[in-house]
Amino acid sequence: MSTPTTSRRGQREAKPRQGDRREAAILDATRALLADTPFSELTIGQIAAAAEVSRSSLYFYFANKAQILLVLYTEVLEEMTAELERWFADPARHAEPWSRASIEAAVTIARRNANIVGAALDSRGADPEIDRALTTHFDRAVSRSALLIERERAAGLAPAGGPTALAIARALMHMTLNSIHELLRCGGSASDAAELVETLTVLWARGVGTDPA
Amino acid sequence: MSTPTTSRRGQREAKPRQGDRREAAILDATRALLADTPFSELTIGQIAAAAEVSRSSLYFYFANKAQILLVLYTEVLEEMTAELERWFADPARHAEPWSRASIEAAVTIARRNANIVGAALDSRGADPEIDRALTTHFDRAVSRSALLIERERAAGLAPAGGPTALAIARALMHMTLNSIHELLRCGGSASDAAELVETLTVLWARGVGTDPA
DNA sequence: ACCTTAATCGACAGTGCGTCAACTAACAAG
DNA sequence: CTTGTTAGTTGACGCACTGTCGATTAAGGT
Repeated sequence: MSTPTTSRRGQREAKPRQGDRREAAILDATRALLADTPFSELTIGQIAAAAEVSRSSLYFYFANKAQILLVLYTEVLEEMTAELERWFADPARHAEPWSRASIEAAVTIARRNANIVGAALDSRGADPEIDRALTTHFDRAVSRSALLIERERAAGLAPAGGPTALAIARALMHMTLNSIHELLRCGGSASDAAELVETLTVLWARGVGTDPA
Repeated sequence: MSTPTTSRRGQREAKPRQGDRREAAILDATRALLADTPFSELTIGQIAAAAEVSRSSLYFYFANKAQILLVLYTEVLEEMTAELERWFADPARHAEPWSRASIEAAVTIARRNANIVGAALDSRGADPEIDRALTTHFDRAVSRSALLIERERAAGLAPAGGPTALAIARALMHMTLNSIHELLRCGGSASDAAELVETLTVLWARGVGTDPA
């Protein structure tokens, strides 16, 4: 059966034990390897070797390769979410142009963790767990945006007809996520990133209807 | 080494030989299996069994699993491209709303081949060949759209400032492709599809600037 | 009848995965 | 300090799947 049983990692919870060192070493080793090998071509054996543990030991900490990436990716996702929440919580920063600040934050964080984010996005189709993590955060971002759109509509700043705020937010978020994904895959330079932020900002504003240029 | 050598399929070209039957059988078997098993969980052995050939024989026709999907997916992509080219070649159909007809065609064809398209999109990260095929067609669609956008701008129907027509087309195409991808993954109903078409149509028009609502 | 090329298959070796049972290290309680 | 418990470690094992090779048979033309 290819169903991986849960690793014993679940049990290890409370105290900061010796094994935490190892866990961190495995994570670090993976990060390092990811710098010059695509995640899909990485084997458990390689990671274990790089972290200087036996392959079996690695299974003590992680049930499989995907779980490692999941932890790595979750960190990034949380950083991103924190940034967006901060932005969302501060009305003063909601000024025009519509959402440049948050888009810029997402692009910056994604670029800083390009290998991990790229790997996660690539594994999305192959690994349900990664996909669930991504979907969860994606959906949260969508609802947040939908809320803002509705606020704009209520204030008469955006037209209320047509598709629902949620549908618009969802589609525009797809645009955002996958434009970033492409940027990462092409090793996007800083200027490419800047151009993308500009484009996305304009398209969000137009899509929401705030910018009837 | 895991580098698959090219299958002997390359050699077989001109005449309609006996083996074409088998090739078709393999393709059909894959299509059938795809109806209730995700492609990633499908093995060469299963496909061979379903097509009633030995595993080794299958390798006579296809170098690996990905090549099978590639053929299947290429058919769909070509159907889609043909439809878009037809639309693009006929100026009479370029009427408002901006691109509903072409979006609708894409959604319809994707839905009709949901299993294949879904599988291909999911494999994108894992398989460079699939990715190249997709990217090629994606890029073509982007240039086509950019051309139309420039036409609108030249006619004064769309604002010329801001991001380039290409950048806009690219971002909106990401939105379109991945919204469709999500629709397929959730087994999107006909009404979901209709709502999506509506949303995308509006967002293309707003994004291009044709609809300054 | 013959020869070339298409097609088929069984057997093989390789790779990576996840599991297991046995072993050692840490460390608390008596 | 010895004894028991839990954390951590490992090599060896079996499994599933992959891709290749060489031998063998079927087609189809001349």
